[in-house]
Formats: sequence, structure tokens, C-alpha cells
Amino acid sequence: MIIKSTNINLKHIAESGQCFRMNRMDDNKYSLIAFGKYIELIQTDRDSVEITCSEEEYQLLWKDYFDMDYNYNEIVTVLIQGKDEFLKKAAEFGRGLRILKQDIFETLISFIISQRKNIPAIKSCIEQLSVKYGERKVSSTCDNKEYYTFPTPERLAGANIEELRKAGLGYRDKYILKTSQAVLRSDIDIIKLRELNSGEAVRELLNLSGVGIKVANCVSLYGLHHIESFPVDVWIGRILKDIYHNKFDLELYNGFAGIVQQYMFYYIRSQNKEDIKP
DNA sequence: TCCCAGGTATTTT
DNA sequence: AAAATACATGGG
Repeated sequence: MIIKSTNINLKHIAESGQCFRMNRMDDNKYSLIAFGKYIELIQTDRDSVEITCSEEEYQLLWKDYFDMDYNYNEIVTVLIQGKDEFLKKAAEFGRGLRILKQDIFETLISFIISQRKNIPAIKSCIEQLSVKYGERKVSSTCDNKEYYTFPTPERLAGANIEELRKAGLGYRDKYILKTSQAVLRSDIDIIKLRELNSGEAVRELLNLSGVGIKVANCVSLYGLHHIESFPVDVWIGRILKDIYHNKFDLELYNGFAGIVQQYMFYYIRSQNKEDIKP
């Protein structure tokens, strides 16, 4: 299945810190586990991507997952033609980034794990959790590739805390357990969060163990696709302080600040990472 | 070996 | 109410 788009870049998406189960296999080729499925993606040229799935599965799942109905060119153009020099560079550099529509529970648990960990360590934890508590599957389309789906709330809520910790969670083990149990008991209805606006959803999420303002905003942005949510982590915090002297005007990007945040995050980190430089 | 990582909860001023 | 501090583990 081939996707044509003037604004999709697998490398940018995979390396932008929004998802943790999309991995580079070799140049231009990535594997991805999401929604219980395994696919491989190839950047065949600047404007096209090949996915190892049927047309039907693409229409049913991946088209939405990659947010293909949204016009990212419009935002990139606004930023590149705008007056903000930093965002101009960030948008030029990150052209092809998209905000994925990820599973809400996986996003919630993943970003609880993310606190005080670097991205490789986060990925490692999530992979270990999946092997331990997910479902083993074999991809029929990708050379019988073996993979493990992300655990369900039931599986994590029923986990033994010592066993959980062996996945490298550290002190976060109790957060994962409590939050999974809260989801299972429907103390919070994570499906209904979709019906709320971003502010209301964040407020609900803050009741969960291990979820503070930053993680709540990440869940809102990446799990609920509230593209106005603007997570502030150490990197974004440094940008707001060092580049904008704490005078960054979010109102300028009302309604899509989360996407702007993603260009910022990806760009600033590229400055410090050889392997992401263009 | 040392430092720090897409922060949060708890304790202390 | 605001500010300091503890927290587990592993990647670089």
C-alpha cells in the first residue's frame, strides 16, 4: 500500500519522541507496533511512503493513525512564512512531522514511564512490559515476524508489583499499577475523555497516580489528539526560557500549539544529536 | 565512573 | 502557597 503526501517523513515522526514503538530498521525503513498490529514502512521518496498492509487496513486504521486527513502543509507554511525565526527553522527542519493518533491507554502508560528517563530507556521499558504482559503475535505479512502487543489494562492491573518492576520501571511501578487499576475499575473512563475538551481532559488525567501536568498534556496531545495541548518538558522549558525569555505567545498558535510544540521539540533535540541531523 | 533523562509526589519552608 | 527533595534505573 503506497501513500502519497507532500508532508510525511518517517524519520521525523519516529525520532520526534511522541511514540516509542516505531523503530528504524535501516535507512528509510521502519517497523511499527500499534493497535495490536505490526507493520513496516518505507520512505520510498520525499512524497511517498510504502506500508506493508492492505488498502482496506490502511483505510480502516493507519490512515487515521497517521492523521492523513489533516493538512500539515498549511501549518508549515504559516511557520515558514512567519516572523518567528526559531519556528521558521524548526518547521523547515521538521517538515513531514505529523502527530500520530495513538491508543489512549498505551499513551497514558508510556508517558508515565517517560518521566526522568531518556527515550532509549523508555522504549526498553515498554518493550519489556509488552513481552511480559502483552500478547505474542506473528505477522503474516512481514515474514512471520514475532512481536508483542502493548498490554491491556486488565493485564497490567493484575500484575505483581515485584514482577512489574523487573521491566525496569523503577519507582514508577506503583504508578503503573494504580493507574491501570483505576482504568480497569473505571474510576476514570479514558474512552469518554475524547468527548471532553483538552482542558477538561487534562484535569481528569491529573487525578491518576504518576500523572502530572506534563504527562497529562502528552496524553491529551498524543492519545486524544487534542492538538492544542502544549506539553512543557525540560527541552521545551529551555526553549521558552532561553529563546523566548518566557514571553512565548501561545495565543499566536491557538488551536494547534501542540503541533508547533512538536516542531520545537524535534528541532532543539536535533541540535544535540548527531544521528538526527539532516 | 559519573551525569542526567519528554516529572511527580511528598515534605519542608 | 511556594520551594526544596526523594525517587529507581539505565543510556551515553
